[in-house]
Amino acid sequence: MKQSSSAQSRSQPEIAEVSDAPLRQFMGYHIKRAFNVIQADLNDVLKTFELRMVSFSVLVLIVENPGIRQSQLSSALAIERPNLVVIIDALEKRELIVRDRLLTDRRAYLLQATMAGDQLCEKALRAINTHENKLFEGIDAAMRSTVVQAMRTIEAQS
Amino acid sequence: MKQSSSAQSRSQPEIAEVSDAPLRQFMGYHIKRAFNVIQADLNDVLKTFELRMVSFSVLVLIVENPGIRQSQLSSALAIERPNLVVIIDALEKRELIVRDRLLTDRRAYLLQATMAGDQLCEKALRAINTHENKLFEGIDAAMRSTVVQAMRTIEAQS
DNA sequence: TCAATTTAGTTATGAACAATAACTGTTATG
DNA sequence: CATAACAGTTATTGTTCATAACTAAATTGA
Repeated sequence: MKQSSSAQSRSQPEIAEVSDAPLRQFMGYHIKRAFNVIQADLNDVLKTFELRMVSFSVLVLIVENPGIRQSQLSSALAIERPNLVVIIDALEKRELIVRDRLLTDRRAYLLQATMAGDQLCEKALRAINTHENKLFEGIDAAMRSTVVQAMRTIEAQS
Repeated sequence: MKQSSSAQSRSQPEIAEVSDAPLRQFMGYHIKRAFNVIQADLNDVLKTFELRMVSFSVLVLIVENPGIRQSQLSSALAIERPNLVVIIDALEKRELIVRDRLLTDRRAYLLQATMAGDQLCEKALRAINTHENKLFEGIDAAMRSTVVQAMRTIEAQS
């Protein structure tokens, strides 16, 4: 009783295998662990293009949505505006994108990819596709679509 | 052709709805967005217990694995040892866990939860369970088990 | 036996990332 | 026209994550 703060001082059994069973009951835990693996793989691929997850996402959205505003980008990707500025700056400095003044609202910029940005985006998309296919090769099409459906359901809960 | 860096300077069409279609092809993107929602919900629940995701995970593993070492914890949860120290310090200061010297190896500590730690862990586990059930109520049991199976497959790829 | 190496935990520190307040310039409102 | 709202920026802070270097203890092996 008294020695509860140093229980098992006689036997002191060591843990051979660490159990995370109580966390495994949570789908969120499984998702987090899987996402860690995905993210590591993704960052590895993107390093080739000198991009990180966020800057890649930003580039893709600019390529896909020519003329998008920074404020639209920040809300679409849930990046705070101030933090987006430095990302945009870096992409602009690398001449992957340009800021064009919007003539009808001189506060805003329209973002567009340059030809180089377009090409880099294309290459990165293909490379990621290849890596995702490898990473997910043990998961058949039916499962993948179930996973996507579940993720969309969760995402819609916010 | 020539004006590609300031294309559409006449019309400047605005983007009404931002499309993230090219990212939606990646399962990783769906998983990330879903996980953001899960994490926000989780942190909200854990705030009640003055815990964050990592400190909660650490507490659970100590409760489940009495006598676990810090090095085992850090590798189980992929937390760098130096960063784990401050987490352990905080839990110890709150008297949720104790550090006991391992008699046969005086370098190591055996970590154990106190009664208060045990109880807090129990409460937190129940609260999270409740919230997860709510968050995932649109996902039936079959889908959930498919998701978990897919996540484990991905996790195993590392 | 004992010097060299390894291990567990710690300290200090810096880099990367995220969040907030406050500013400039511009547009919208009443 | 004065006031408020908005887009983007700057400055700054806090949080999170990673690395190097340290202390103390245990292990290795000549």
